[in-house]
Amino acid sequence: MSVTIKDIARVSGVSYSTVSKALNDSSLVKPETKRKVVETARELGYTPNLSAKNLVSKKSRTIGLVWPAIDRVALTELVAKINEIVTEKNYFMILSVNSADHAVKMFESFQVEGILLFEGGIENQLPPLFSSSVPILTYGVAREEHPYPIVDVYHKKAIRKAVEHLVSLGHSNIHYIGENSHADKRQYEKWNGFQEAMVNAQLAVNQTDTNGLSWYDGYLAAQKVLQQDFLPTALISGSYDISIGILRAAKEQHLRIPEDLSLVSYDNIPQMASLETELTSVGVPIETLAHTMVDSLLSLIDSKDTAHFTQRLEPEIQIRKSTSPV
Amino acid sequence: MSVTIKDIARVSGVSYSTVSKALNDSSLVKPETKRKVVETARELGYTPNLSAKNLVSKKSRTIGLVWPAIDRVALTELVAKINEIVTEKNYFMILSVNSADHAVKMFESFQVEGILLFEGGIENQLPPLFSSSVPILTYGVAREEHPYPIVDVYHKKAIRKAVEHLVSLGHSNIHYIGENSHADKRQYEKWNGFQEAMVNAQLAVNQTDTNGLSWYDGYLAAQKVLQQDFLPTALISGSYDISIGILRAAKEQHLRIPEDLSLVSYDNIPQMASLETELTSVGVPIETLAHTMVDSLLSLIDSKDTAHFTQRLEPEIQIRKSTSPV
DNA sequence: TCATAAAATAACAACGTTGTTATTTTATGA
DNA sequence: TCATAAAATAACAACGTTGTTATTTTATGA
Repeated sequence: MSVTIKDIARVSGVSYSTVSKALNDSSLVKPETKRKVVETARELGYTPNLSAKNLVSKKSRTIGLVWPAIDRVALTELVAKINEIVTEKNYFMILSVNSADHAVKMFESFQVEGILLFEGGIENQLPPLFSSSVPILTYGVAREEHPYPIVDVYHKKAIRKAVEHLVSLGHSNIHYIGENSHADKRQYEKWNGFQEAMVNAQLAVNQTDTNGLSWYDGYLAAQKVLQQDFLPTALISGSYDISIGILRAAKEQHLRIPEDLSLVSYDNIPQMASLETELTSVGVPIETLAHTMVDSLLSLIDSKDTAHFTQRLEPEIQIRKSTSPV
Repeated sequence: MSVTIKDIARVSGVSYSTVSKALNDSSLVKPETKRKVVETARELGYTPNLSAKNLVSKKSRTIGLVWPAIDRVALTELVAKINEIVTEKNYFMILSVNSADHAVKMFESFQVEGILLFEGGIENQLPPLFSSSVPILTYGVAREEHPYPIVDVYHKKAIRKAVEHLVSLGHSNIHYIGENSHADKRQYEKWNGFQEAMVNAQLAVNQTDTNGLSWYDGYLAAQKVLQQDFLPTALISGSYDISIGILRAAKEQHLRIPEDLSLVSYDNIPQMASLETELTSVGVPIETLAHTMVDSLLSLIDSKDTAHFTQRLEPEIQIRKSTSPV
């Protein structure tokens, strides 16, 4: 059926083991032979059989990414970025949109060398402990009982930075719009982080639950908040998508940003700068995040070091045009 | 390292070939032995090695999906749906967000049995002719020179249905908002289909190019259109995302839908019904589309029938609450 | 020119499965 | 009880690679 190294061997008149070495650019084969073999491989349209390769080398150079929810702009960005980096490092990435356990099982059959797991799908609070020998790195929230190495973006600190920035501009009536979900630890951290930061600044805590993460959820929540008699002077939003909704709601109420209302958005992604109003945002830059995740996973793979470790990435604030003094 | 059938054989005291048969529920092995083997497999936490399986059986039961642009709500929906169906049919699906040629090469190495290719990325008008033996099915626009079997959703007819619906309601000043891209054949078909339908109805053709497919592109285009002196009485939108932008722009101009302005959106997806204003929409229902794509690809795989064929799916109109008589 | 070392190539085993063929065990019935 | 058929199990080859060991070819220098 398809071309194998044996076909190449026959055509170029060497043994298949020499073909294998030639194609892997081994120093054991004469440059001239190498050239000849590579050439006929090209002519015959050879594609290496990864199954055979994996079988013998026990290396697949493939990582799997479990993506339970394929929406949310920021996550989509992150996935694209990760894919880019992984490719750069000469690995393959395959992606599953199935539930975590289904995906992990499938990935194991594919002999992936490592798995990236995004926490916070619908079904599971804690990612189930798979009896897996493949290193799994989660993108989630650090905590005691967590079974896997985590990359945590330190949501609380990000929100704290947002609060501090607004306080430094003289704001005291600050309102948080985001999801208050116990199932999704990442959202929960932001929600809680806001409370802590406000209490710490000795300010009243006001927050509204969006009951979801789409821009429309943000829009509805913002409508409610902005129709109150006593308006906040600043908002903090739980995500890019939610901010989009807030922007629309504000526009409808003829509130100018930042003149009438300051806004700090969670999610440090480039898109923040290309909105109608460029948004001040907090969070770990998506580039940093993607690089850390890939690098950590690859070193987990190399070292076979299963030791449970937690990495907390430092969030940054990007001051743009949506915040101003009261 | 990981558990193989030889380990199971050793523990359960039978030969590994018997283990293989037992795990595949072959009638050649005694029920009792089967039970025993399956049990120890479970105990040892056996995961079959797909690489080995693929190598010997030359079947991977895996299809690859090339997804050049990971945005657009409707496409995201489609991918999720396809994944669901594929899983149902006991296949695996792997996904690549790389460019078509990179992805196809990778998929071939993975020994996928078929590839689904979404046309209309940035780089390529015509999907390149890969010298591939793997069946490739594209989701795109039917045309002469196309090298692969196509599933075409008959965009022109969909837009025509939208026009006819609006005309039947007495509208004559109808404006199309969508992308006019020669690179993306799908968008191009809609754009052109509108012209044809309007000429056919002997009405003036008015359309605005969004220069993009995000909701924000739609928003900006709609703003322009709705700030003219002489407003259209109805709009047709090129996609779900664009419609979202139109809705926002209309709200800002205090135009009520459908009282002041009727709107028909392309993309027949469930989300249309869960918007603030439930949108009348045209297009092939996403369920139909996903089923057709998967079924066609699987039959391509089975029959090894490389014959070039084109399938045009019948678009439907779903009348909801965004259209009314003038 | 010919032994010897070095370089190049070939042969072989192995990875974890499946499917076919060979062997062993069990059931059958006179 | 024992030949024979049927059922169950075991042995083996193969898939397409890689890495190790064995063999062949080429280069070296007295």
